Amino acid sequence: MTTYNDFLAKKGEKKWQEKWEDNKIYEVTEDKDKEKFLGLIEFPYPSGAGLHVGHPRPFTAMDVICRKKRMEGKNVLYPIGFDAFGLPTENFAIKTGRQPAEVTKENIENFTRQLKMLGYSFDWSRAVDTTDPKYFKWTQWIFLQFVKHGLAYKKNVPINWCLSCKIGLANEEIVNGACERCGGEVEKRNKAQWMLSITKYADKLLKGLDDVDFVERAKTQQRNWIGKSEGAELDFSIEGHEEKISVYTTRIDTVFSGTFIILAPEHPLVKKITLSEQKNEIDLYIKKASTKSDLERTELQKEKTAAFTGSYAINPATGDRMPIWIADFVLAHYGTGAVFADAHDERDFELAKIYNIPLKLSVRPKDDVLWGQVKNFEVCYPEKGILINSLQFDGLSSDEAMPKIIDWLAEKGVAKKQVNFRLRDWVFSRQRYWGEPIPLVWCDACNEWVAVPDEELPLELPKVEKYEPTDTGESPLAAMTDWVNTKCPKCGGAGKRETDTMPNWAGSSWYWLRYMDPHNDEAFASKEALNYWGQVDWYNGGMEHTVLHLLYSRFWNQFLHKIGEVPHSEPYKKRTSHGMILAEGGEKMSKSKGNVVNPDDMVAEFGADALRTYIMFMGPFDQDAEWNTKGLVGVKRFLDRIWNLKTVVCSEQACLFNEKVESELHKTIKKVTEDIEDLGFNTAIARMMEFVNFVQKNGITKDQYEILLKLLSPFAPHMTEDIWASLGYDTSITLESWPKYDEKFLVEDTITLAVQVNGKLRATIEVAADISEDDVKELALGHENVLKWVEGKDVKKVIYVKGRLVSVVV
RNA sequence: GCCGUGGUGGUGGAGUUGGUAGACACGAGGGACUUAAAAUCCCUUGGUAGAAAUACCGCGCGGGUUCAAAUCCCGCCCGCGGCACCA
Repeated sequence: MTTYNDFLAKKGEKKWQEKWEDNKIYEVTEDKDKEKFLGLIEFPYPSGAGLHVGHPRPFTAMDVICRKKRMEGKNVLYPIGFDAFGLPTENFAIKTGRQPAEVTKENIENFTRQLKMLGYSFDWSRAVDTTDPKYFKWTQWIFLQFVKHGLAYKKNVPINWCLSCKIGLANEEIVNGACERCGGEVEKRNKAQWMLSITKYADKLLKGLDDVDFVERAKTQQRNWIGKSEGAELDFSIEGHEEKISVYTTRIDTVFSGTFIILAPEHPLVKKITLSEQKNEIDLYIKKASTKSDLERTELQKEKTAAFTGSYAINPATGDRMPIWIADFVLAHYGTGAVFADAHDERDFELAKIYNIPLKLSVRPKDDVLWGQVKNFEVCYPEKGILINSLQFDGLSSDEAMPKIIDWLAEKGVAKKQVNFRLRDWVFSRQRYWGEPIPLVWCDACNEWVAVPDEELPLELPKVEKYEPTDTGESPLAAMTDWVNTKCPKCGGAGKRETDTMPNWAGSSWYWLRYMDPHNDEAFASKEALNYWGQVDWYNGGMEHTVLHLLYSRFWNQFLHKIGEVPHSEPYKKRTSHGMILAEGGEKMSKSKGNVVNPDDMVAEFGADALRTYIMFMGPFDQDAEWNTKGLVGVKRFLDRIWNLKTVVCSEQACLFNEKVESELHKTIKKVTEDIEDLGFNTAIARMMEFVNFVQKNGITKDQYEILLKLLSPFAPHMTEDIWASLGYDTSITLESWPKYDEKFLVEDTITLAVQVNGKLRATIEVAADISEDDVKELALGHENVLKWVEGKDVKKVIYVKGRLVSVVV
């Protein structure tokens, strides 16, 4: 008799993987007779380090779901691919002088080997690679659609610049405000960059959330990120200048207390209105601000700093002169980059105290004690309240007053209602090599950016000698003059290619569409394929992607829908997310910490099935889980026991049918079926363990064993397949149908009830399931343990919660 | 700081339309088998007291609502994810 260990030692898992591949059982076509199911995971970035034990968590979970859906008769597409452009590969190339494309190819091969080792039911014939010109041809094509529809534009945007390395840095490459490689100083520099107008889709992206089944926190995060707010835009005239300062506010009820103005250091009017005697101070302040991140600038705890421009504005509500200051906590890209400042904002309040700027009040709290402190400027009162010092608006609540004040100021021609979004347009340029080239040519004669014609796509990356960005801030492509200098596709005159590349978000913003028809040369996918596969039925991914990637890809899909290229506005019907797998000790796994657990080692020691099942058993799927190899041992024992049951059911003295076992089995079918849908993999497995424990004492028949195997097969596909074959079947267990439970085995004859006296558990009683309320109460009150607590006291109330407990109050 | 999320035995966790806290697993202790070890199987295992029955305590901390709170409300503390050029 072969043991489970023999099976593993003889590479039994690999044998089945090869058989599945030969028989193409996971490859799918657009079968119109079957209901489709498209399960999506976030495709991995193929790093040089290979797969680590965190990757298999979402992959296995979706594999379990897809295997179950397949057994339920759906036409399941479970696709895989690689999101392979990106900084780490480029930095590796810079360090070693190797070509990023070559490194990427190796990494993808390694990832592919590892993923196949884990036995996922991917349709490998549809695998995509974002760095493949056949793929990014369409990334470029979609970008050109944005250009053609006026949703791409160039704008000066600050980039991080390392003064000593003389290259632009990603935010991640800045550690504590200094360059990660050399530790040198970093400053902000302006550079013209391609932008995508995602803000034009802000409302659509917000509304679309109402129609999809995303975990609630993902919706909340997206809504907060888009950050729609309704307020007013208000103009302030400047003494001695024609220009006006436009300010956005959601608290127009505080306009009567506005005593000063604060501009972002980058505000375009700063230079113009700064008086010469203030110039040095202002210039110094701007320089300092340019080295700080938004995070540092807006941190509430840090002491506020500011500088005075020397100019004054006029408050249109009160006529007061308002000194104009600059402060770095005001961000240029939010609202209008300017605020009116008053005593009802904590940051303004604090700043006014530091610089002795006069303050006024226009809102009072209802609480008199608090008002006493507010009145004396001891504390800031930023909440809404009742208006004071506000002319005809005195006595109104903030909410009543706001629309009235806007109307009043609008009549004066200085204010209007304004909807604002926190969402900003998307900086789409990178001064890097390893990304999709932006297929645009600048033509002096035409005086515009001209799109590379569709028939010339893909515009491939030229091979370069050096992958470092140039010290002018241009991408390495700028040094390739042969490549840069080209003909204008429109007029045929001299043109220069755009040398920036796309961010690595680009390839992942539409990849699920390519899975539907990955080899199409005529379109990113055929209409037939797009219509058949439609929306992604279930998309699972990391929490770290619930804002950016999810929003960007929804944006691309909505845009493609609007221009008639895809059938649905929303790409994903359902979105769930998983927690990270942390190293032992609760730290993040990383190469630098040397705490990475490699799945290769785990599969070699325990087998893919045990690894898969353990990863699903570790803990709640949507929460972080700490790796513990010892836990794998327990799961391996569980699989061993199931393997060994084979000898029991196949022996001469096979067990007789036992109604109790059958009842436990049907409870297990119900639990596993429901838990998989709710991502409760850990409890599904725990239930199967309970069942196996039960069976060890009470026996199991061959039919019952086969059902158990089917329930386990999504988690441990190799082992169950092998047992299935040895039971005499010559077709895959994958093609069997998912077990159904029968309600009649779920009903219990007797139930156990808890009896509480004054909220404390004092006894349990065994009663018939259909017992009447009166009988229950009588039984409960008659129980000796209950009598002990009730004797000599008044029974005030007896509560019976059906099927649960009896609560006696004395 | 802002947005989101979590905190339950020695450990991972189960249990949340309020209703028997600790399922399942790891670890630990004891036993069987073995010349021995490994593997396997059986028993015990939240804390304190007790031979036991049982009692008291116990879900980050402090309050509150309720016959009843891990679950609901208020106020804190701590961890994790995101914050727009990591993917």
